[in-house]
Amino acid sequence: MAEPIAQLLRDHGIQPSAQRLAVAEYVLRTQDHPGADEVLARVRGRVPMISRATVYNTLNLFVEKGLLRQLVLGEGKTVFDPHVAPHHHFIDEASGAIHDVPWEALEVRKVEKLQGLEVKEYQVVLRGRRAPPRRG
Amino acid sequence: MAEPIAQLLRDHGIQPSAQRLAVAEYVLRTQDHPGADEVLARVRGRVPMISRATVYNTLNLFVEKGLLRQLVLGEGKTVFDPHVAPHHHFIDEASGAIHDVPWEALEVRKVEKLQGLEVKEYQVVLRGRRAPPRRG
DNA sequence: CGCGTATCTTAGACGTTGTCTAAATCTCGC
DNA sequence: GCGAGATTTAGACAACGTCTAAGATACGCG
Repeated sequence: MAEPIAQLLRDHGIQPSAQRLAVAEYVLRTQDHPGADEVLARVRGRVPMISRATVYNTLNLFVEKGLLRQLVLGEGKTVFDPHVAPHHHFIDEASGAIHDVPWEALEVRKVEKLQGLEVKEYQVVLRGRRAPPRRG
Repeated sequence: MAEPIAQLLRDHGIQPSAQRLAVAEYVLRTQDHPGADEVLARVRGRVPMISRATVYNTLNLFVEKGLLRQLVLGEGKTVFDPHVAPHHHFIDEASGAIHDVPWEALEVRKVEKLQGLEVKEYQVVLRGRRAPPRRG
C-alpha cells in the first residue's frame, strides 16, 4: 500500500510519466467511481495542461494492464473502479452514485448449471435507495 | 398475445399513431436487445420518413409506460428489452450479444441482509462465451 | 363541416462521450 | 548531443442521445 505509485506502474508494465502519475494518484486511490470527465477535472488541478486524449489513453491503458476495472452500469457513462477484485455494485437511483458491495455479502447459486454458457465472470447489480439511517 | 398492438398501447395510456405502431410491432416482439439505431433502421423499412427523434421519443415513452425495459450493460449503448419481468443477462464477449437468463435459473441469497441499502431491484450480469456445441 | 387546441412528428442544431490523427515533445541509451 | 521509440497534445471526427421550433395531425366542440 505504501508502494510508490511509480513502482506500481512499472510492475504492471507501464512506463511512468508525469501525466500517468497524476492520473494514477487520483484514480487508483479514490473510493468513488469516477468517469473520464471527473478524472480529467481532478487531474487538471495538478497538471493543468493535460489533454483529454491523454486521460482517455491512460485510463484505457490502466484497464488493459489490470489496474482498473471499467464499468458501464447506468446512464451510458463509463466509470472506472480501482477495486479490481470481484465484487457487486449497488446504484443509488436518487443520486446515481455507485457503491461497492463486497463479494461475500451475496451468494449466487447455480451459475455453473447454466446450459450452453461459459461464464467467465459475473456480478450482481442492485438498484435502489440508501436506507434512511435507523433511528434509535 | 393476439391482442392488437394498438389496443396494447391504449391499455398503457399511449395514443397509437402510425409511427408508434411501427416501433411497437418491432420492438415489443423481438427476441433481440436492439439499440435505438437498430430500431430506427428496422422501422424505416416500413415507415421510411420516420425521424430519429420520434424513435427516441417513442422508446422513452414505452419505457416510461412499462412496455419496455431499458438496459445499459456494455459498450455504453442503451438497448431495449420487451421482456419486462425480472430476469438476468448474459453478455457474449465475442459478439456483444445479450441473452436473457430466466430468473429461476439462478438463485441470489442474502440480498435482504445488506445493511443500509433498500434494494428495489437487482439482476445478475454474466459475461463469457457461448459454450462450444458439445461434440458427440 | 369548420375551428381551435392538444398532441405528435420532423429536421436539424446541439451537447456529451469517446476515438483518431498528425505533429510536437519527451525519454533514454549511447 | 543524437536518434529511435514512446508519449502527449490539440483538434477533428464519430456515435449516441436530447432539445427546439415549426409543421402536420387528430380530436372535441359549436
